[in-house]
Formats: sequence, C-alpha cells, structure tokens
Amino acid sequence: MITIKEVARHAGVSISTVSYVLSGKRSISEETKRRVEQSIAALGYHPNAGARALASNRSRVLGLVVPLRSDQNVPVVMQFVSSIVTSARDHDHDVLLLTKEAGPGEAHRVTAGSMADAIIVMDVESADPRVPELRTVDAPVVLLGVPDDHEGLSCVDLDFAAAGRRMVSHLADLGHRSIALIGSPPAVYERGTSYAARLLAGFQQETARRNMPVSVHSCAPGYDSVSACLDTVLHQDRGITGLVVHNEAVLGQLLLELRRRSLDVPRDLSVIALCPDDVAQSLPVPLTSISVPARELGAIAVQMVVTRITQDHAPEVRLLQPRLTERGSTAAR
Amino acid sequence: MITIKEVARHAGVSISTVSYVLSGKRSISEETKRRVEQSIAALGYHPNAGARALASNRSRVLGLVVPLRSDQNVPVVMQFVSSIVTSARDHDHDVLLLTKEAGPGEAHRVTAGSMADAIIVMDVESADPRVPELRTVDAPVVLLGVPDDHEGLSCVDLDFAAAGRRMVSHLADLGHRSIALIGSPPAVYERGTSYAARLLAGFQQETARRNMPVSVHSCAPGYDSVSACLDTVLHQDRGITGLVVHNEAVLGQLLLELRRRSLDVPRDLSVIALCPDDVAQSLPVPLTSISVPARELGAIAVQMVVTRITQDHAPEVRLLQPRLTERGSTAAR
DNA sequence: GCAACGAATCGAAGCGCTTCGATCGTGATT
DNA sequence: AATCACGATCGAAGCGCTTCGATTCGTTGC
Repeated sequence: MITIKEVARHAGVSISTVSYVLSGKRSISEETKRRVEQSIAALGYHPNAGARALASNRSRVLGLVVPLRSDQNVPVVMQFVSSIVTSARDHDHDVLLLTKEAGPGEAHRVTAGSMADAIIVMDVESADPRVPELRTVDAPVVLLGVPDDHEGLSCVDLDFAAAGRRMVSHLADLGHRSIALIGSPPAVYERGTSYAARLLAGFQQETARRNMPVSVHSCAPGYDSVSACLDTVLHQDRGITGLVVHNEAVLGQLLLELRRRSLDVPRDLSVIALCPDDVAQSLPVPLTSISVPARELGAIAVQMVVTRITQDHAPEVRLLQPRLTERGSTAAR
Repeated sequence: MITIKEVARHAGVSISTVSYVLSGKRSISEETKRRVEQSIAALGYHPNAGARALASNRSRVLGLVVPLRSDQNVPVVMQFVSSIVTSARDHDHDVLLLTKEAGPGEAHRVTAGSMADAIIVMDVESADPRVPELRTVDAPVVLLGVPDDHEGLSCVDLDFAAAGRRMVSHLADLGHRSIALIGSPPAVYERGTSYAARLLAGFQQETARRNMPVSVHSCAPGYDSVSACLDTVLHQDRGITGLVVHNEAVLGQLLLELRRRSLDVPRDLSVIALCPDDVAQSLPVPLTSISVPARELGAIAVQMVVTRITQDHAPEVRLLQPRLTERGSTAAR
C-alpha cells in the first residue's frame, strides 16, 4: 500500500506538505504542488479513507436509506438513487446503502460509528415511524418526502398540492367543467403516503375554488380493476370530459381500455397525468404530464445535506414547483 | 463521542480488554465480558469505523457496482441489491454504492483507498469492458453474470443455457413439436448481454437434440411491436403450439394480444417464460415459469466475496440450476 | 515444593492521516 | 536598520482502534 509518507519521500517534501497539497488548506508553491502531484500520479497513491476519516473526523460518506420493497415505483426510485450517487460524487462523497427494512437504528449506527457524515432518507410517508428516531440522529438528515410532523427536519419534495391544482387548472382553462381524479391504489392511501394525500388536497382545493364537480377514484393495478374503475368513472358521473391520473402503474392499461371502448384521447376525453417523463412519452398516446423531477430532487437533497455537514443551517422544507409538459393528450372543449 | 477509552474506564478494565470482548479474539472471563457489555450498552458506544479500519486494515464494506440506467429490469435489479445488502449485513458488512456509469476506476479507487474490502459487480455482459480492469483490482471481486472471458474472476449466475433447455424439454415432454422463442429486444442482443445469448444457445441445443423445428424472434417492447412480432410468429410458422418467452417487458402485452386474437392459453397455445416469480403470478394468465433467483444469487455473491476477503480461494464460476414452477399456462397436446 | 502452563488482563506501539504551532526567508514598512 | 507580515514548509501530536508481547496468578504435574 502506498502511503502519504512514500509520496512525501518521493517528492522530497514533508508529509504535511503532501497533505496540504491534497486539501488545499494552506498555500503551497506552484513548484512544490507540481512535484507532489507528479509523485502521486507516479506512485498511484490513494489516500486511506479510514485514516483520513479518523484524523479529520469526516468520512465523506452519505448514508442513503432506500425503500427496497419491490414497489410499483421502482424506476423512479432508481432515478433518485442514481442522481443522489452522482451528486454525491460531485461533492466528493460516496454513498452507503441502508435499507428501510433493516429498520431504524441503522441511521444511528452509521452516524454514531462515523461511517457516514449525514443521512438521506427516501420515500418518507405522512406518519413515518422513522421520523422520531431520525430527529435524534446526531448528523444532518434530509428527507425526500414531507411527513406530517417535520418539525426540526429538512425535507425536499415536489409540491404535490401545487401539482394537483395545476392539473385541474390546465383542464379547466381548456374549458373542462367536469373532471375526475384517478388516484393511487388504495394501499398507497392506507399507507399514508404523504404525496398522494397532498396531490388529492390540491386537486380538491382547485376544483372547489372553481366550483367544479369532482369525482375521485382510487384504482388498484391489474387489467380488470382498471376496467372496473373506468366503468365507475364514466357511468357514475356522466359528462366527465377530463381525467387527472396519479397512478403510473395503471396508465398503460387505462389507455388501452379507453381505446377498446373507442374513446379517443383527447377528442372524447382529455387525460393528464403525474408520472415520469419517459413514461408519459412512451405510452400509446403520449400524455401531457407533470413529471416527478427525481434528478433535481436528488441533487438538491445532496446539496442540502452536504452543506449541513460543515455549516449550521436551520431545518428547511423545499418544495419544487411542478412543471407541466404538453404532449397533446388534452384538448379544448 | 463515546470512545473505547470511556467504555474501558466505565467498566474498570483496560482498552485492550474492551477490544477483545468486542472481537472475541482472546479469552475473557464471563464476569468481565458482562461488565464490559453493560458499559457499552449504558454509554451507547459505537466503535469508530475509521479507527477500526485503520488499525485492522479492513473496512467491513463491500463495494457494489450497480447499473443505474433505467432499464426494463429495474425490479430485478432492486431484488439483487436488496438481497446483497441484507446478506452483507448478515456478514457484518455494509454496502457502498458505485454506479456503472461513474466508470471503471471506481472499483479501483475504493479498494485502493481501503473504502471497501471487496467488490461485487452486477449486470456483467459478454464482452464487458470493465472486465480487464476488474482483474487488476487488488481485492476480491465477484461478478453477477458471466463474461465470455472470465479467466481469473469469480462469477455467479443462473445457468441460462440449462434454463433454455429446460423450457424446451418441458414443452416437448407435453407433446409440443413446434415451438418458438420470443427473445429479448434486439438491443439486448446487440449489447452482448451474455445471459440472453446463453439462453438462446440452450434453447437451440435442446430443440436440435430433439429434432424440433425452431423459430426465434427478438421482440422490442411496445404495443405495436409485440403485435407485429406475434403476427410473424403465428403466420410464418403455422403449427406453433408453444411459446418460450425470455422478455419480461413484453409478457403483459403479449398475453393481452393473444386474448384479443381469441387464442386461449394454454388451450390454443402453451406459454412458458423466464421471469421473476411475482411477474409470472400477477399476469392475467399466471405463467409457468423459470424464475431468476435474485435473492439466492445475491446471497451467494456476498458469501463468496466475504470468504475471499480473509482466505485465499481460487476463482470459481457458480451457475445456479433453474427451477421451474408450473402455473397452468402449459398443457399437453 | 517448584517448574511449567494456560487463562485473563494490561500497556504500548503502531495504522495513515490531518492540523496546529513553529520556523525560516523575503519583501515591504517604518 | 529594525520591524512586521506573510508565504512556504516542517515536525509532532493526536484521532480511536487493533494487536503483539509481557505480566500476573491460580493450577497441574512430578
């Protein structure tokens, strides 16, 4: 193993000088810096992470709590993870994988043992049982998702309420007067997933403000359940001309089912969804949608948490404003 | 921060005694052990990972190279990751996330810097460009997937050739004489994904052995492409009575399309697939299938790599034998 | 009764790094 | 000419742990 000592000898300087070249915390002459860097390259030196962590009291590692249940939303989870790892590397940090299943205490274990300098928690729910414990973690914590009681914790998320309002406005501005929300599967609401509830709230708020009749439906995935749900929507409320869909898993089946009923999108029915852009694009009918900006959210979470490792910062909730992309699945009426 | 020193004082013993209680590397009297353990619990002591790594020259971390492109197979990737993290924890290790995209050199960086003691690489392809570099990594490496040239490297995978043969036998034993393989999207073959090629080889080998006519089709995902593919299969080769499908993404659409054409499974056509069990179960027609045993593969990979951290072991290729589960989508003819 | 032994424990020497003075020129300021 | 400030560098003191002798003491064997 090549150590800093050998680099120092090779470059003809002291150990501390090499360290300062690496960290840039003191000024070093150009000449010396060059020599040291050459030695580092020549010897193929990699600083020992353990020694560095021990001496500096910083591991340069972020703990990431990932939901590893095989959920509907796996691709989105992946996007988050990917963006977090990339951003972390940009900030010169690595990412340690913690599973939600492994239970709480994990966040505590890795921070208390200085394996990680901070924690990012994905997929946080309204009444997330992990929240109380996370408050006691003695390291910066950032949540992806906003629990009901987020006192003292930093959170990042899409503004789902705004997204709900925005989708209603979009349809209303096109002249639709009667619209329905096809929401997430019942299980999602029961789990108390905060984003589902917040979107619903935004949806109801905006429809109320505009005096529009509403109908809201929870829809489980599966070929038959979608069809049944559509029956209810279309028969229970005649005159529905617009569909707001917050349920990725069901989009494909929904569109096929509409086609089967000879209902044209957007001629007979306008459809707008909240889903990842690539999903919206690759459906049989490309959908006008609001996307979950996973990459941005991940990058922000990393940036927030890394900032808080070195500097004190008040807890903060950041809600990204929704962005709507038109793809022709909604039309004026 | 609570250190071993404080635990030692609290328990009235020396630092080394505490260390030996923790590691069990020397005998300690029951009485002392108990006192130390009580002190650890009372103080909430967590050993400092950096110090431990520095002194013992082992980080107790596994580097995991994950493909983070948003692929078809994301749920399977998740299953692997989940099982690897769980198994790693069972072996008292943590998992550091490395992305395939971040390029090679990452495996080298983390092992050279003693951030990780070993590397597991997921989603290895036939002519994987990372393989040569991985050979030079000075730490145990285990690949999930078998590259063409795996000289000197340990690999774990499903025996896809056996799976191909097995699916053919299953249909043949039921009396089917003319069957077709609906394979992965062209992109997968072009990428040289080794498992696709190996399954195809097994399929061809067994059909040849049994003198069965074969027809092989690559099928891209997408509602129209599936339909077109089915046209080719059913018209080009009349008399096809069995379908072997190695293409998760397409299964749902395929079954719907068959239903649309009033072809009953298994009455008119037997279908057998290679896909995760939960997919096979939740399709409109539950499919007889061979599953990718992600959990087992992950656990084996971890076990292999952890073993090799402390002991020398020759490189080894382990191929798991396929297991077939009947779900009634194949029938005698 | 004494050497020999093993179990239980301790002290101290690192592991490779960061960081805090301290030192030494050199040029600018008085 | 004496002083000061500053840039560049070095030496040494840890960071918290593991591990290798060394030490102590109660047993055992002869």
